[in-house]
Amino acid sequence: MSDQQKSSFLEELRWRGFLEATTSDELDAFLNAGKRTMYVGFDPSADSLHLGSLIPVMALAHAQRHGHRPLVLVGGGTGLIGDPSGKATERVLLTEETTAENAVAIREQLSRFFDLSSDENGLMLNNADWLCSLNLLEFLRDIGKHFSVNEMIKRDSVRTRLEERDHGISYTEFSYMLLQAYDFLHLYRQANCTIQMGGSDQWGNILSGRELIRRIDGGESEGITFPLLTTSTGKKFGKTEEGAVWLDAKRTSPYQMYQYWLQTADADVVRYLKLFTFLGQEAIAALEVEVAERPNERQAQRVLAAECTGVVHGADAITSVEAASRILFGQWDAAPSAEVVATLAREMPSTTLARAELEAGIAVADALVKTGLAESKSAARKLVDGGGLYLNNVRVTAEKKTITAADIIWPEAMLVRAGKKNYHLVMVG
RNA sequence: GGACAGGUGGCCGAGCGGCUAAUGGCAACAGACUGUAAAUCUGUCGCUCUCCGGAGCUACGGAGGUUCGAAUCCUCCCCUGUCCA
Repeated sequence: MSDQQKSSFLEELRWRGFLEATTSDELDAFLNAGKRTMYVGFDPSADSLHLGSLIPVMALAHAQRHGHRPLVLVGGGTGLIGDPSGKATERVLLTEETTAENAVAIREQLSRFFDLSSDENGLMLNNADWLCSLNLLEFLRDIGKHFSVNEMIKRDSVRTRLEERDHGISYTEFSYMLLQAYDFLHLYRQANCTIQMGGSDQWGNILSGRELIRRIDGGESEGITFPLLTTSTGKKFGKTEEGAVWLDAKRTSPYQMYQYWLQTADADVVRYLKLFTFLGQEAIAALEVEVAERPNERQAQRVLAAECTGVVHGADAITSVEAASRILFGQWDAAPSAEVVATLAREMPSTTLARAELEAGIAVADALVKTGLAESKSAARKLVDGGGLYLNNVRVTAEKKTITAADIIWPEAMLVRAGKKNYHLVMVG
């Protein structure tokens, strides 16, 4: 901790691996010269952020810890348009009400990472507030004048859509970059915001805004981009096969999030510790040694999982989530207490079946479909065929097995497992 | 508005009258090995039923048509891209 306080904000971002590109060599001096306001745009297309947004969130958190002011820009206006960057196809347009509601939820989540309670420390704005009332003709005269279509169509984000894809790009999405540039100008004027940060796909948009500020107001501004994070196996970080890992407990339970982190590959875990925890350099270096010398202990993964789950869901969540993980992956407990089962029920996916139904007996294939562990009965059969189904931790070998009340060996519950780690609790209701 | 090229399973991409539920690759799922890791190897990979040998149904942008038989041929429509005006 001590060394990070001394180092500059930029220096900290550097060693943690946040930096993909920066606009100028004087950026460090610019940052050290005083309290700066810096913004990141967030897409309000859902009422929750997911792990894919975690890098910019952490970057803003670090900024605040270094005395700068984070500005969260909710793209309530631009969300109505859709950013073509990194999108292969035209996006579905959102409504204004939805984005406003989502913004409220997102604010709540972000305030677990940094202080948004006073505008002095950190603030959140919604670009719907100025974009929605824009006058088209004025905008074209005042802002559009400064953009060259010749340059715009050279942008990677536009060009891929123009050339490679068989989708094309609508005029609406083509306009997106003007709006984002205008946002930066607006924030520069309204909030004295001089730095924009974002994913590496935002580089062009950031430069456009910077250029606009220079041309119209003669102002100085800077930009920072973050690397696009992929796992060592080339997958997008923060995604499981079921979809994104959300910060909202209703979408992704704390247990599921904890498991996601815990299953981080050795090759990724140190990188993630730097990016996603506030642990200092020495602490991370020590864990790095652990990974190298005792990889099977997965100490680094445990710390990563606890830290990250803790920030999002609170310290209390760690305790129950670790307890749940021990029950499922540690020593098998044939007769856990009702409290333990209750803990599990809160954390992991579960399905409730009527007692009468169980007493009558349910074919495993039907049960698997009901729990969502299998998409169809044939998929369920194949799962059992391949030896991938476990009932109460015992492999089910009979494809025709019927689940009955006799299988309820836990208090009012039984444990179904597909594969190694895909657990599902069946409750008796 | 015109000319041309396309639209195939989660994705890419073959097929161009029957032998095609549709080659191949990727992704995915399960098993083995392990450390709830990676890599590797094996199996599966439309749906439903099965005495596990198979059987039935639904599918190649949409709607019709030709044919004993169509993803494959014809007509119209929809969508995408390229070029021209």
